[in-house]
Order: sequence, then C-alpha cells, then structure tokens
Amino acid sequence: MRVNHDNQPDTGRTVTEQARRAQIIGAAVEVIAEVGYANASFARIVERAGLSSTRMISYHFADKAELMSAIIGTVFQAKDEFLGERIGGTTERAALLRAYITSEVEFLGTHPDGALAVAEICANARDSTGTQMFNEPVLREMRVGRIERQLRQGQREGAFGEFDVALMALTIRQAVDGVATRLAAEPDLDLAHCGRELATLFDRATRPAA
Amino acid sequence: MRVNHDNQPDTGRTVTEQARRAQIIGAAVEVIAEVGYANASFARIVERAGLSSTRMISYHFADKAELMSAIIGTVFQAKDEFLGERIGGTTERAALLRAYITSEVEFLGTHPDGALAVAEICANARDSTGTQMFNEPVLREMRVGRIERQLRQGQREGAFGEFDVALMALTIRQAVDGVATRLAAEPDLDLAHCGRELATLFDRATRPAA
Amino acid sequence: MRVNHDNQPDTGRTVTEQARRAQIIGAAVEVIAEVGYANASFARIVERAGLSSTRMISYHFADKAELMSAIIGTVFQAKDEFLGERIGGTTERAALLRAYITSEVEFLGTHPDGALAVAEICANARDSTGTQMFNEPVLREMRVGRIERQLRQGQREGAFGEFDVALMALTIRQAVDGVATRLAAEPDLDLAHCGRELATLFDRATRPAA
Amino acid sequence: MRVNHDNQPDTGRTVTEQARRAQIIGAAVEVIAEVGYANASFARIVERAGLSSTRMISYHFADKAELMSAIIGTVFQAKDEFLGERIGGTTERAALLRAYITSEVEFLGTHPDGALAVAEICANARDSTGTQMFNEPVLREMRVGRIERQLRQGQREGAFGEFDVALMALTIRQAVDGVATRLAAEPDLDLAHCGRELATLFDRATRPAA
DNA sequence: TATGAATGAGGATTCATTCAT
DNA sequence: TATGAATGAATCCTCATTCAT
Repeated sequence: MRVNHDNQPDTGRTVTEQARRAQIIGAAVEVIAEVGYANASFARIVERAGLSSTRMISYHFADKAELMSAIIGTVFQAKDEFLGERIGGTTERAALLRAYITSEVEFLGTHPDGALAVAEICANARDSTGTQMFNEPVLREMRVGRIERQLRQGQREGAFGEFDVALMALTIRQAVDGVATRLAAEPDLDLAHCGRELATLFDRATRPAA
Repeated sequence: MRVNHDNQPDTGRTVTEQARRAQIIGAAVEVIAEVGYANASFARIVERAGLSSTRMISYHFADKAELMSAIIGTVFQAKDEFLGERIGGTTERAALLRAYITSEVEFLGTHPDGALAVAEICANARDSTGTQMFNEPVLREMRVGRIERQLRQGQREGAFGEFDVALMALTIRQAVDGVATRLAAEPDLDLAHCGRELATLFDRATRPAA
Repeated sequence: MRVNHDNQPDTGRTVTEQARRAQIIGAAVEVIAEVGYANASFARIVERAGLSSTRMISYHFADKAELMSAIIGTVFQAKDEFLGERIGGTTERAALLRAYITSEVEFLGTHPDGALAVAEICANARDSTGTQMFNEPVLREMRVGRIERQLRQGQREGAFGEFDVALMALTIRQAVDGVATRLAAEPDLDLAHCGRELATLFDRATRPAA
Repeated sequence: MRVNHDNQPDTGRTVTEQARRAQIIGAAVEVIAEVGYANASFARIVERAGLSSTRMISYHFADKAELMSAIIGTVFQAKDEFLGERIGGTTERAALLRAYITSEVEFLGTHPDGALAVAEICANARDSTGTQMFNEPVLREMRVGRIERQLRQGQREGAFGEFDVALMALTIRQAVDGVATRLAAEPDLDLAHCGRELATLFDRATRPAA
C-alpha cells in the first residue's frame, strides 16, 4: 500500500505513479464537466479511465478531497503557463486587465473541461457533512487572489478608478465561470467575441472617472 | 397516497396541504443553503422540518425534481413581489437597471437562504444520470430572461451603449449569485454597499459611449 | 367507514357501492393484464380508474386479497355465462370437451384482460410473507374443477380412454392460460384457429384406444 | 467496486467470484421457488445465502435482471446436460419426443427449485415499469425453441401428423411448467408417472392420422 | 359515502472506503 | 504497484394500510 499520499508536486513519485494519477485526473475532469460534481462518482471516473475498480483511485489518492485538490492543481498549472505566455511582458495596468480577461476566456477554449471542472469543484466541493473541502481563504485565493492583487496595484497606480476591489474581482471571476458553463451547453460559442466583450465591460467598469 | 402532484400554483390544494408543502419547502431551502445541493438529502430536510420520515416529502411532492421546482417557484414569487415594490414606477432605463441590481442584492438580505438555494439548484440540479432537470432554455429564462429584456429595450431606446446583451445579462446574474455565495460565508457583508457597487459597475459598463 | 367487507355477492350493497367496486375491479384487471401482478400496485390501479387516492380501494375492499377474490369472482361469472350459452345443450362427452376448449379460447377474445388477470392472480397471488392467498384446494377447484369433473364422467361413460384425469385437466388449463399470455404479446393471434387446434389436440389425447 | 459485470460464462472471473455468484444464485433459486418471484427480495436472498448485506448481491451482479439471467443460464446449462445424457443417441422422432418430455419431467425431480424458479422468472420478470426484462423472441426461444425445432423436423419427415407447431410446443412447455408448480404444492407427486402420462398424451396428439 | 393526511417498513441501488494479499 | 473482495451507511422512492373526520 502506498503511504504518504499528499498534495505536493510530484516529488518522490515514480513515473508510473505520476502517469496513473494523470490518467485518473484526466478522466475525473471529463466526468465532472459532463455530469456535474455531484454525479461524478468514483465508479463513473474509473469507467471513463478504463480502469478495473474504484480501488485504483483510493490507492493513488488518499480520499476524494485529495483527488479534487490534484485536479485543481493540474488545471491551475496549465492555466498559469497559458496566462504567462500571453500576459508575460504586459506592464500597463489597463492593458494587463484586458489581457488577463481575454486570456482566461481563451483558456476555456483550450481546456473547456478543466475550467468547468474547477468551477464545479470550487462551487460544490464539500464532504458528506456539508462542510467545505477547502476553507474559505484558500478557496478565495484560488479564485480571485491574482485578480485582486492586479486590481489593487492598478488602483494604487491610478490606472483604475474607485471601486470595491474584492467585489470587482469576484464579479470578473463569476463572469468567466459563467462563460465556462455556457460553453458547455453551447459548444459553438464564439469565445474570442466573449473575451473582447468581457474585457471591454470591465475596462469601462474600472476606468478612472473622466 | 396523493395523486396529481403537479407544479401548478396551489389551485386545488387544501390549506393543510399548502401548509405542509410550505413547511417542507422552507426546510429544504435552509438545508440546501447550508450544506449545498448535493448533500441536501430528504433525510436532512425532514429532520430540519421536524417531520417524522422522508415519506412525508414523497407524499407531498412527486419526486425530488418537483420539490426543487416548487422551491424555485416560491422564491421567484417572493422576489417578483419584492422587486415589483422597489422598481414599480421607474421608467428611465439607466435608473431601472440600477434599481434592479440594488434590489436583487437587497433581496439577498431578506431571503439569503432562498437566493442561495435557487442558485445552487440552477447550478446543480441534474438527475442521477447527469442530465439537467430543467432544460437549457427554461433555465436561461429563469436566470436572465428579465434582465435580457430590460437591456435589449434600453439599447433600442439609446439609453445603453453597444454590448452583447446575453453576455451582459449573464454577467449581472453571475455577479448577484456570487454575492449570495459570499454572503453565506460572510454574514456581516454590507449588502447595501455591494448593491451600490454592482449598480455602479454595470452602469458604467452599459452607458452609451460619450 | 364501511364494515362487513366480504366476498359475498352484492347482497346488501348499494348501487353506488356496487358501481365503485366494478370500476375498481375493471381498472385492476386492466392494470394486472398490462404490467403483471407484481407491478399492479394500488397506486397504478387508482390512476387507471381515475380515482383520487388509494384510500378508495381500501375503503371498498378489506385488503388486497379481497380485491383479487372479487376480480376472480367477476371474471368467473362472466366466463360461466359465456360457457353456458355455448355448451348448454351439449351432452355427448367428446363434443362437450371440444366445445369447452374452443369456448374457453373464444372467451379470451372477448375478455383478454380478464382471463390474463385471473391467470396472473392464480399464479402469483401471495401475501408479503410468500404464503399463497388462496389455499391449494380452492385454487385447484377454480382452475381445473370443472374440467376434471367432465373428464372423469366421460371416462366413466367410456367416452374417453385411460389417462390421469388430474394431469390432463391441468394440461388443458395450462394450455389455455398459455394462449392467454401469448395473446397479450401477439394481439392479432387467430383465436378461432387456436381453439380448433387445442380441441383437436385434446380430442386425440383423450380418445379411447381403437 | 467491480466493473464489467456481464452475463458471459465465467471467463475472466476468479474462483472466488464464481463461487460467490454460485452461492447467490443457489440461494435466489431456493427463495424464488419458495416465496415466488415478486417476494424474492435481495434481503431474503442474502439471508438465505447467509451473507451479511444485500450489498453482496449488488457487488456481484449489476442488477436484478443480471441475477435473473444468471439463474436462467445456470439452470438451462444443467438441464441441457441432463437432457443430453438421456436423449443423446435417440434418432427416431416419436421416441425422441417421448424421451424429451419424460426427461423434462424427470429433471423436475432433480432440480425442483431450479425449474420452478425459471418458470417464475419467465412468467414474471419485468422491471418496475411493467416492461418485460427479456423481450418476446428471446423468451420464446428459451421456452419453446428446442421443442419447436424437433416438432417441425418430425413433421417434415412424416413422423408426426398435422398440427400447429408453435401451439403444440407452447402446450408442451406449459404442461411441464404446470407439473413443476404442482410439485411444489405436492412434493410426493409421482414424477415418473407424470412423465409417462404426458409423453403418452403428446404422443397421441402428434401421431400421424391412421 | 367518501376523503384528506399520514405512516412504518421495505424496495433496489450507489456511495467512498478498507482489509488482506 | 496493484487488485480482489467486501462493507455499512445512505440514497430516493413505493408499498398497502390506518386514523380521524
């Protein structure tokens, strides 16, 4: 039996182990995106992954919470790379916000299941007693930490007007998640258009008073 | 055994029946708001309602879907009344939008559980096979129908600038739902402030180009 | 509340009472024929009858067993009349047997649901502990009493050859019930043909040795 | 959790798995024979099998339908072997029919529960909506396929007279099933006698016209 | 003659998880 | 590194029946 299930990066894991985890994570992402968090049972996930028994999941992940954490970690890493490539050099605050929003939406096109799965997990992940799997501060940092810092810095520099940063950040996050959900129901959705529209929306909303 | 469970208004229901349904709906709303849709089992609901067995729910509602529909109906009716009183006479488009948004947020203060429960249901309500309980058009009409119509009319009248109406409406809805969720984690949240902030945010975002 | 539920003929019952019982019996017959004895719940029966609650059944019949008895009584009465008209004057033993079999099969055409329902009830009617609702001698008399007497009398008179009367009677009963079942799956079945074939079959089987 | 429940022969199953399935099948057969199909709940079956919870059945069989299929498969395999040994070399058509019928009845003596259980399942197996578990053609092949082929071939060769093959086959099947039922109520029934009687009955019924 | 309201027991099935090898 | 075997608790829902009016 494996000991030391943990949520660290793949330190100390063999290649096989990493591959199995990736396989399970991939299947779980697809299943969650398809049937929703509540119906994403271990049974459905192993079926999708082509594995023989749910025992495989329990073997590679300590419990459901760890699997969910691993999914979030995987998707966030992919998103960080994706955003890094697109936002990298941008320094001007307003341009940065535009770039951030369009990139987030663009990311939905390359990882539609991943983005949706993470949104589902964040919105629903609780254990059977109803208590959140991730505590509020962690959840908040994951969802809006980066945006909040950007907005706050922009305000400090005078690039943005006055507004409640936390609320603006939450609204941006919710807007992107909303597009992710809509994309699932409407696969032909024009994401580039959505990105531009949202960017313009929040550009207007954050612009300093004339 | 009761027959003819249906989702119609209380036509043809006795007072007792209506009272029991209201009691169950109330308990269900609280439970969903507290532990989330996925953990809102019949067992938890009857416990909260102080009833003897889950049989009581099955007796008064055909199935879980009908209970959820009834919850949505109840909350929407309350919200419609609430909004009606606050928006009633307003005719000017921009003021109407402001009033709509602040009223929606204000409603979260009077019915925090109801608003949260409806958001949870809309986001999660699927049967055990993973297929949505309410089909996409119905769901959409419930969530953003009213806002879309307001925005479209305002654009026609020149009160608003150019933007993708569907996307703007979705963003507004998601923003309000986001506040509902945050309110659950942070009961002291200043809703009046949130309402004003959101109203200003979307006022700026929809204003015609100077 | 009604007292004196009993399985007697309609003595002492008002016209309304009789009508309600007939309505319920009719619905029950249809439901049993359609979904089988095991799935013929009170709920399905009242739904078919267009009544408001299963309470109606419990009110007019002491319990499920009495309802089943009433169904059997009703169908048997109809069948007795039907057979009486067709067999009435026949005295010659072999002709009587032919007439009996063809009439039984012909009856399936006029009361397909009734015949099937009775067969289902006889085969399946047990309470929840698994013990038969009707005891063996009663059941046997209902199913093969008449045929056995005819066969025995015919043997005594030398009109038939030697065979085990009980077994022959059972085989005839089972044959007719088999046709009833097949008719349900194959509504266009040529019953007149089936009747002639079965009559010939058992004519040959019972004929005295040459 | 086990995946890949299927109704195939024991290919790919471990010995333990096969043993457990056999244990459950055996218990189910006894229970069905004793209390009838409708009352043969998972609870009763595990109790009879001496297992701890109904979960054991759900673990080894996908659902009730698969358990029923497995029972039918098991009993049919036993019967095929049994009939094979007794009928094997027989080529003459009339003798073959006699041998078939007597062997079928003799089989009731060695597997009274199995034969009765299969008859119960065939007659009653429907899901909760009332629709048959096995479709008509499959059911028919199981019950009368073999007899029909024998009769048809015999007619072609002139060993039998004229009659409706399907109806004769059905009557034979129903006759044997009738004996199985009667045996349950009357355990001392002389099966050898019954077999001879039925064989004679159908010999007379199928014999070519003099 | 009817019905509204309620009930306790039981139905099959699914859940994530654990033991032992 | 993997897996076969098992499990207790929980899921929603349906059953025929009873109480009180």
